[in-house]
Amino acid sequence: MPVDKVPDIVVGRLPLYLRTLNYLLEEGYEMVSSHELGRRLGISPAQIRKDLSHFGEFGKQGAGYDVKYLSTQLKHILHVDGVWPVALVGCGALGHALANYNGFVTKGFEIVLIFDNDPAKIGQVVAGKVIHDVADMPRLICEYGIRIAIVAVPSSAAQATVDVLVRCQVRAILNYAPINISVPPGVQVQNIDPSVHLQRMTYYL
Amino acid sequence: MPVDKVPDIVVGRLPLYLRTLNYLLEEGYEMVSSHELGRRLGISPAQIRKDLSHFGEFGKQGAGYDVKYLSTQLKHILHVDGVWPVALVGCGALGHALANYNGFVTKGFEIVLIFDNDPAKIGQVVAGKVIHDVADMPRLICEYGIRIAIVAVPSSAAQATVDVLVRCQVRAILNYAPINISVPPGVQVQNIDPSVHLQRMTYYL
DNA sequence: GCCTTCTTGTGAAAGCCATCACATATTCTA
DNA sequence: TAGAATATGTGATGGCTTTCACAAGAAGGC
Repeated sequence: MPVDKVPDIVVGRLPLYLRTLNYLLEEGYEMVSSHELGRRLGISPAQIRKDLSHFGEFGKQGAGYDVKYLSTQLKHILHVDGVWPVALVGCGALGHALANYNGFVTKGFEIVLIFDNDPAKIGQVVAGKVIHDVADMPRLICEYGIRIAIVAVPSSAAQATVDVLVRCQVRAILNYAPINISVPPGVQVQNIDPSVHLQRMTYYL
Repeated sequence: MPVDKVPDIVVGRLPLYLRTLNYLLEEGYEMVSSHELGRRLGISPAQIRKDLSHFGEFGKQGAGYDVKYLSTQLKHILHVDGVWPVALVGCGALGHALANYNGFVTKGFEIVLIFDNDPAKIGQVVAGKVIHDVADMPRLICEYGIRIAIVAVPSSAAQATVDVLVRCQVRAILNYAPINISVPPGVQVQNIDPSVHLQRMTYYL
């Protein structure tokens, strides 16, 4: 039954399934069971089957899932069967690392625009891309039809940056600034703050 | 009632509360209501009150929470009222950015050891710290009494790196490698993979 | 001092999510 | 070919999480 309303928490696990399937593919697996997939992910087999059942019937009884086929299907479901052009805002140390990260393309993303507000950086080339002035964001993001942006600016500039992005029709934002940003309904946000992740673990130490 | 078994999902929100409280402090707030805190975080006031009630009664009826006091209490609960020494393994572009990130100390962490396996990098100084040979990890991590590590090595090296860390008594690992690592019970892991975060959003585009 | 307004902490209810368990189908072995 | 083993998809169950709603306490105005 393909199209009920799928819980966010289920959608959040699909990229993990996809990532593991691609590793299995590299290792030469042709079929994989929910049991094996779950073992690798630390997730119960039942949960994996239930999650996938939201989108259709991908497995074969007695055999499991065709790795290549399920990978393809998940890419389609997640809308990463093509390559999304992505804008990167903020080209400090972290921005540099992200610009040079070569893991994006195979996952369905490519950084095609880089912005910074530092006059000393504007015009420089990073990872084969020119750093543009943030003042040109509205024009360029519109021209390129960008819908996804990565924010790697200081906390103090994050909300203003996001506001501009949202006005430019960006609908998905990966936020590296350690601050809560607010966006209108319909705009997706994911936050990455290493301190938050670390503090979540120290509770148990 | 301070000491029931607190759900993981509640623990995971505490760092977000703490982060926002510290911003409120900078803005000069002395008191804050669960309503205002929730508004900033996109979380319901009831949930914040319920979460905090797992650990005690921190608020005052009619007034709200003393920002400074609640911040202090949350730091204590999360065990970040001191500064944890942290080891960073892998000093590529991402490792460099993390080593130079100045946001850790105020959150309760300090990178005191950096490792890499590249002979060309070993001995170099990054952010005031010498890069050590990964071969010296067991000795140095033991000497420094490290319990927390950040893994920023290639996927192919991640599991082996983690295995060594676990043997060295590291009990919390922030993993930037885009792969699922397995650890024994009692070892905390948090994963950061930008592609996974992005794919989680593209579903909705 | 009194009344209004505000806010917390919490039991109860509602809603969401993970697990269980099994009918069904396929594969493997001999 | 038959029987054992394997594995999916799913209704039912149980547990966990969030929200609701309110008693009780505190602050502010006059």
